Amino acid sequence: MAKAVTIKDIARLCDVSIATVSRVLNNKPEGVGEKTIERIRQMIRTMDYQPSSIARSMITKRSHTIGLIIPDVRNPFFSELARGVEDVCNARSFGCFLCNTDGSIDKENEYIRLLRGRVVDGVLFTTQNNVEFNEVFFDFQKTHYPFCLIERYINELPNVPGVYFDNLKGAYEMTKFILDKGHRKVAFISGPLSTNNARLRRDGFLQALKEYGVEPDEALMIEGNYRYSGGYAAAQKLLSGGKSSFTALFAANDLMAFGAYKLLEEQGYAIPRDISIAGFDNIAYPPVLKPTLTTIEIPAYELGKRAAEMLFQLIKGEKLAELKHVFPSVLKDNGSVIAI
Amino acid sequence: MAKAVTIKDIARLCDVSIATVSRVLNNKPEGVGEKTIERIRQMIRTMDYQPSSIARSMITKRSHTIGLIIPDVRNPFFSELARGVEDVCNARSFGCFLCNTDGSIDKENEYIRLLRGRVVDGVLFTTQNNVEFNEVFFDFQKTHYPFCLIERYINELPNVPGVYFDNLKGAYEMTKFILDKGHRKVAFISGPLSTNNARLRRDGFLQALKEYGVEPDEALMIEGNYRYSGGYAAAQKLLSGGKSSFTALFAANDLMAFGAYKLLEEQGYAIPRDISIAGFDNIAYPPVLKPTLTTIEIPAYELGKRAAEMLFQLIKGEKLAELKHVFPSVLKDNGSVIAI
DNA sequence: ACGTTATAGTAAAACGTTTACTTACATTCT
DNA sequence: AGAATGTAAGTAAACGTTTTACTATAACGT
Repeated sequence: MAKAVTIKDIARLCDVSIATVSRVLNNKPEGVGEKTIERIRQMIRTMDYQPSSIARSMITKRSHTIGLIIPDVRNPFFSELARGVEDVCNARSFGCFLCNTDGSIDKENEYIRLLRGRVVDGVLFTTQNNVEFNEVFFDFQKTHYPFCLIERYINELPNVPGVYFDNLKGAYEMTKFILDKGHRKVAFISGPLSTNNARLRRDGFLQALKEYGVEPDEALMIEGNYRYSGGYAAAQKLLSGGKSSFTALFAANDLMAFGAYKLLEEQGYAIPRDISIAGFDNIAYPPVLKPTLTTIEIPAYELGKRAAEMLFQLIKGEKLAELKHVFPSVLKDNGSVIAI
Repeated sequence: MAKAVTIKDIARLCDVSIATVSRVLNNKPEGVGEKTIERIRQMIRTMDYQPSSIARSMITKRSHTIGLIIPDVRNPFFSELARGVEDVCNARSFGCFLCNTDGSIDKENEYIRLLRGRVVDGVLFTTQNNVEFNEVFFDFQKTHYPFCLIERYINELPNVPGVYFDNLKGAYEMTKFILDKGHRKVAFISGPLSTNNARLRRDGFLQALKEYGVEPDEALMIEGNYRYSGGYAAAQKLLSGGKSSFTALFAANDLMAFGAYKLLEEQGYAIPRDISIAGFDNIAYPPVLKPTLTTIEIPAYELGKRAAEMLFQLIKGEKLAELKHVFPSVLKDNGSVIAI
């Protein structure tokens, strides 16, 4: 590494003090002559001088950096979200630390230690379904450290900034969509009901049924695990009585819908002619299914973007117009649900 | 933000100089008494003191941070790779800046400016196919700034550290696999031949044909674009003569294979009974196809991991055992290629 | 000519560490 | 006893900025 050029070099070469250089660097040219400004600007360019943000952070206590804590970038939802966050950072010349926790509180805390030592200006937290409550949030709130949650429900701490997706309404809309097509025997594969969003999706399903005067059938409601294999197994269970007793199936996420899709086809059912199928998430897979899956789109990119924007407001010390933002659902009709 | 506790506070509270505290912090206890060490350690714990890595960087010129420059995390290949990189960073308590360039040289340079000001210890570069040559690499090499390439071919700069995947061998193996099943009429949809890896994959294909004494048929070789739609269109073209003149189809990536798969099924061909299909990349989609795609697996996670490890060697000033590492292919037989 | 004011700049402290150099004291050797 | 050595610490400079308080000069009104 060649020795970098510093503000001192520029000052010396321009025959001014470093304070003067600092002023033009920070665009506070009150008290600096026009020609001096130009001379310094020129020198900065020719020397290709880049101020050390480390030194700058030292004194300003700001690093122009945020942390993004997610379970795993490999999950399409989180990579989409991460991209939203990163785009906002980039637009503001902020750096973004990527932190994968695999949902472990220990890793989360380890990262927070790391980030805190690095004087990161703020932190964004997501989670995969529920995790136990992490008490650092108390600390953060108490010390007014800027942070924002993304689809992370903390019952212990109601008044913290966050960005959410309307799981209940999404499931409600999809169920209505299915019922509107004339279906009355609708099977439902939920997520693990220990998680907040799985409960919300189930509640949306039930709410629509109720509105249409359809009695929920316990035999048609199965708790799944949000995984492909879980959907496959759940569908197997649903068919166990022999002939299918339902005309439509709504899985609380796409992965499970795919699993169910696969099993039903294997068992000789044509989708959607014999059975309609709906999912949730809109994972962006190539359209290999025929028909492709009718599903609820989660605006992951928008969630990330919005959360980052809120975080930047907090960092700037601004008051948030709304503490929590909830994004609406978008139903994607891709043809796997048809009228009965 | 409450005022953070500094090394001075610890020193004052323990009634020693900050130098002594610094020494126990850095585990250089030569010349510090046992009881003093313990006393300081205890105080650090009770005060929950975290040294400022900013201040530390200031003097050590090391930030314990690297940059990862990729086109887009949303691409599964890159998110897989990013996770590999991040895991290595995490194990070494390094932070990792995520930078999405969308393949734009301008964005790439912008990020490099940002990272340089942040005194990042090293940088990792990937690319989506080819991009123009970025002259910062000259600079980096000249100044011995630690960096490592990932599947990025720079003809202008042959002797730079890098990690690659053996595209040629992968395509070669797959072609052999197909030929071994008895196929002699094999269609090939290549990537855009302006890119290095597309050429390598095509060369692998041709090499295997030659070895088996099969004359390449120009009519069965189509240049695609690595996209789903490109595969669909290419398959259309291949069928344009009416009845298919090939018994197997090898697409240079999975996305195009999916596209071709879809069109062929639409046209009434059964896969693999009528036509065998092979892909390349092994994108981790849920197994919605029947059969799932026989393909070549690219160890993206491993690429990232290895590249990060090489970068850390460079950062530590070690000599690399091998300047470039090439990962071998793994053929995944998922049943979409059968014996004729 | 003199005080006032605006302009253009300087000097120096501060941020929180690391580290080369120094010092105080105790122990051991001759 | 005096010198040499070892141990346990302290001192202060340095890293590259920002920022506050201050100074020198010139222009201006009266």
